[in-house]
Amino acid sequence: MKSFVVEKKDDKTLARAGTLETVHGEIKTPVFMPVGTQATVKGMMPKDLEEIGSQVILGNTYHLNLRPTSELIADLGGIHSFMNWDKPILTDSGGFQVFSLAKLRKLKEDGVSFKSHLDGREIFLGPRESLDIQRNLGSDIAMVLDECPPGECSRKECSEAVERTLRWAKVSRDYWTEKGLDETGYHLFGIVQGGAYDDMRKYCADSLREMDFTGYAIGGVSVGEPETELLRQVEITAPFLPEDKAKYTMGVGTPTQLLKMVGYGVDMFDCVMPSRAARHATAFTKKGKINIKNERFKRDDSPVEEGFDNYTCNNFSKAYLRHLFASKEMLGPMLLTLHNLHFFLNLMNEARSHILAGDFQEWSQAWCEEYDAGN
RNA sequence: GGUAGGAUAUCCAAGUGGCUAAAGGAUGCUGACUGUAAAUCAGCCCGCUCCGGCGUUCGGGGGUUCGAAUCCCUCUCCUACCA
Repeated sequence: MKSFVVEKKDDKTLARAGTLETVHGEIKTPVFMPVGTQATVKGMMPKDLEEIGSQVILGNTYHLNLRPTSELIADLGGIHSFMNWDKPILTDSGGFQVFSLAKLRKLKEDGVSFKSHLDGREIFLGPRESLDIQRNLGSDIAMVLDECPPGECSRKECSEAVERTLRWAKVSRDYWTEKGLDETGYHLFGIVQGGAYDDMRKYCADSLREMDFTGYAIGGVSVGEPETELLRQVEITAPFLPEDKAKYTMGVGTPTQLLKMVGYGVDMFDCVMPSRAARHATAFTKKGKINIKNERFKRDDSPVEEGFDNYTCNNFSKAYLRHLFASKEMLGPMLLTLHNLHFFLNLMNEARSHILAGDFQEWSQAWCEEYDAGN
């Protein structure tokens, strides 16, 4: 049984429409996955996530193991029932925290030791530990522990990160089999590192392919490099990955970046941008992003996006949202998170429709032009 | 009528001779946010500005001093207590 099926390939670009099968249901790609680090997509109720069309959400190994711990979640029946989300969940391995919590961790041969950002206690996370945690959680798609180096790292540093990532990938892959998890429907994705060094990206991708993962991620992007470089790295890396497996760019991006990456053949994306930006009063629209707190919206009785079918746009004006943010009312971030996530989810749905209809390239170019014109 | 305290920028509020266009908040305006240590962070917020500065401020008026938001006199208004 194939876990990932490419339904249609675009003629003019590398875009594809596909289906990824998981234990908790199918995921239609291209797909945007809202980030729910601590077993909650901040400000969103699961029923709202469903209503706006979320097919799969993220959780995080590092955070959930610190609190409430993966053992507790396992005892309570797993993350799906714990957080009342019965669709697929992808968990990150803690690899990104190697980058984002660089000041609090020590890299070792067989893993990373973190000084907990909550209470300072030492926590060791190796590839096996990370997988144990992700299995305790009951994640549908587990990610291998990787080392995500910063954007401006030297060739030597980058090479070390790639080698370590590959060692850990091998340990993870073997452990997966050892645990009897092949052919269970649960996924284990490998992660390509290599920074700005194309040959290392290729070497890393080739090595991972030999290990035979059920999906492949492009990691180590949006870690300080300029946007053009980010896109270039994804563009050159995606073709190194097997065509019959899901391709996932981790942690990006903006609406236009998403469309470009779909054109490079990437199927899956996650990013905190729509949810975080929403909490900080930024709303995404077809004509670019806007700051809902701007004075120009004071008397604006139109919705964030005219004709957009979601609870926020169907019922509330920009003037009201502006008031909520000005008053620091929690409903503001909630309503805007719902809209922004819907915007990103909908964008990927539209991309899928246009791939299936055969006019993806024309449509996505026009879409980006309209969006960029407003920024 | 008496006594005491007070009046600082849009608001609250520090400052009691030069380092003060004046701390700190708040409000207001603007910007950032990319596998979430982020409901966070940054800038501007007296006027003008070619952003390097220039000009006018600390209830009103007068004075002391090289120099005053800061000291003295006086007036106005607030607050508390006493008659």
